[in-house]
Amino acid sequence: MKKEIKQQSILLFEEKGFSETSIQDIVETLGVTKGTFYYYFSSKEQLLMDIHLSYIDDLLEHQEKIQQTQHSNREKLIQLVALLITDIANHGPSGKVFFREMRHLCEENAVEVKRKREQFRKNLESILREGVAQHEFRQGIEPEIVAFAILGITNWSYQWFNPSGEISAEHLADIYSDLVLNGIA
Amino acid sequence: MKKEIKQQSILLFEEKGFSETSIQDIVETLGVTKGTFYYYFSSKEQLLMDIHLSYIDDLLEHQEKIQQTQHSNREKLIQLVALLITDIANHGPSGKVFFREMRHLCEENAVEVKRKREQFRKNLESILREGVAQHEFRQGIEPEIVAFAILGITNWSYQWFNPSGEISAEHLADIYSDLVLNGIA
Amino acid sequence: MKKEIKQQSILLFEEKGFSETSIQDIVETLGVTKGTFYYYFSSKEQLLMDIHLSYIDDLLEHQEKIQQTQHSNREKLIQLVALLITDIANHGPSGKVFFREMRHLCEENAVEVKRKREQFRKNLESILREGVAQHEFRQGIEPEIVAFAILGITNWSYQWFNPSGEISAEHLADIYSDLVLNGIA
Amino acid sequence: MKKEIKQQSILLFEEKGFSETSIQDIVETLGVTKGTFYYYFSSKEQLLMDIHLSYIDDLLEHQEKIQQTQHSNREKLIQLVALLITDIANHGPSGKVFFREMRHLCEENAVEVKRKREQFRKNLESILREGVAQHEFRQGIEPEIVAFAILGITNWSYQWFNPSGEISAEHLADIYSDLVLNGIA
DNA sequence: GATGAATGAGTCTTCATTCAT
DNA sequence: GATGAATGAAGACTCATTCAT
Repeated sequence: MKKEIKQQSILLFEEKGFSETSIQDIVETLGVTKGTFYYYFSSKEQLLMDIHLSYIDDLLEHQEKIQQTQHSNREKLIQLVALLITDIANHGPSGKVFFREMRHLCEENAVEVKRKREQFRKNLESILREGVAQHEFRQGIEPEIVAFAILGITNWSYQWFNPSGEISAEHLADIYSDLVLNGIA
Repeated sequence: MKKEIKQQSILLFEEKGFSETSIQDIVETLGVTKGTFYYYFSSKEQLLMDIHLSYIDDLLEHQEKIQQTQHSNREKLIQLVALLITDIANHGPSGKVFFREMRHLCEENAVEVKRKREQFRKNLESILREGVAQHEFRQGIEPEIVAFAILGITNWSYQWFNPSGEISAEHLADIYSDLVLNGIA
Repeated sequence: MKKEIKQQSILLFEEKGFSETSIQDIVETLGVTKGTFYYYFSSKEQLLMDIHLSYIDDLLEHQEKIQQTQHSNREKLIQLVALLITDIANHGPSGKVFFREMRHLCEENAVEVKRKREQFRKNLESILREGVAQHEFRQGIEPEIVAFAILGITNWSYQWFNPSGEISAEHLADIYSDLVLNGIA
Repeated sequence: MKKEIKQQSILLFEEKGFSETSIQDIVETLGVTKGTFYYYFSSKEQLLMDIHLSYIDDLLEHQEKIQQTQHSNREKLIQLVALLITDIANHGPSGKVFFREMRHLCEENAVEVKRKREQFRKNLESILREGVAQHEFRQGIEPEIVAFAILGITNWSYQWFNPSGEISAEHLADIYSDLVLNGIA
């Protein structure tokens, strides 16, 4: 039941937004009552936090795996872009919720999520930095700002990219890797 | 008064979000009463629409000016990126509200705003297309997807870029133009 | 309207208790809606605080008047007992609410009310102390404890005394004055 | 277990009040679940009734013992005051709950408890009446009202008396017996 | 003896909106 | 132009209680 509530919530939060989705909305689609919701979650915010943690933890884990391989930084970057893009296909709604609704976390929780989010960015940054050191990427690029650019490109795709449309996630990932690698070559 | 209400609303919407800002909040900071609000705006949503239109219309207008010059597409692209980035410095809050709160527009208004927003994107796309035709940019790039990438890079900067920080808006615009032009060269 | 809400609330709080009286209950008997309640009071607790302050402030004011006269301490004590007893006849429900529901005030408000309540007790105590010094009352009595005894006698009457029953408030006040004065003579 | 639930409930009811204490609160402090509670008590109200009966039955029993001795009425009164005061030291929380939360009993149970409570008062009254008849106390006092005064003095001490403070329960009982006996001498 | 899942009615509170003045 | 009083619908959350296991 807990899992179902979470699943359903993600869909609704994505569709209507966190504030616009009432507990009533959530439980109604599951055919249970509000009491049931509060049996599993102590508050609406706690549910949101739960969703956030699942998402970012999963992403960090995948990132770590990529980081630990012996591949070149160029290859790692390709894989990371692919991870971010294909993630949409797999957990699309989760991602939208993640990027859009963090504001509704309480101070304490927001801090925790932000730390992890920045961890991800820092990891990406260090691939760029390493790549520059290894002369895989152009000298003089600014790793921090380029990292933001890459995240902008991939995260923005949550706003428009439809994985079941004409372009596949893999193809999009290729295009974006290409664009980025050219940009920093 | 109407202008003041709008100005104040933008700040509050940016800080707390549309749903989390009550009419009460808005009028309180201005020292007037709710009645005053409803004298100038017929609803909260209408106010949001007003904000959206000002923002996108202004952006489209600037874009048009750039488009009508005799510059190369390369140069136009540079100017467009600069427009998007420096806009943050000038109308930061407006932009955040624009990207975040569109969901709260009613169907009818949302359609109108979306049309204009897509207009902007299409214009950017045509610069790219023209540039390819003129052999200013690499053959084979996908204008539509690259346009999304550019918008991703610039729009995402709303999330992290602080115009009064170390990096100036102009510098950031340069870095990003550079990155993009290299990416599609 | 604000006054009416307060009046009605006192009656309901006395009859059913603070926690057992819902805002709904209050507004229903007045034929208005919950919104109206919150237009005048920011919370249920604030209403309770309002009631408490009216009660204790009124009592303190009367006490002060008695204290400032040139009467003997014996006479002042008689008047004070009369004040406490007749108060039931006039503001019976208020008093019950006052003694029973203070627990529902928030920390901050509770402190303020307690201070005033103790002020009243201290004033009573000083009449006793003065009376002992002036040899109006027996030497060796403990003013603090006797003060508590007097308040016990009078406050407890809120639990059983019916001013419109056989015994009048004046008569009861006489009996109690007599009892107390004999006790400390 | 049943005893533990009752014990814990008394403490919580005293601290937070009956309505403000949830079954959850009670079972949590005992490390059991709500099911357990309902295995031993059919309802929250039944638990409260249980607490009330234990308290008043115990008090009545003690009173009866005093009544059946051959002591003078004067002496009986002294012992009764001592019983009421020292009871605070021994069952303080129980007493507070008893005086404060009776309102939450259902009609039927309230009647039963009230009867016993009045029984106690009537017994006290008859000591006073007897004492007047035996010329131990002043002629003309009103036994019923004096009984209320005595109960007021002792019951009110629940509100302020701290048995582990400067004054011992025995000392307080002495002071109060003295006060009362003087008052009706 | 005891648990865990679920209920449903109720609570306080918020808020966009209306309208007579 | 602007106010103040009032509405009513909705929202998050609580809690005593039930019951199959």
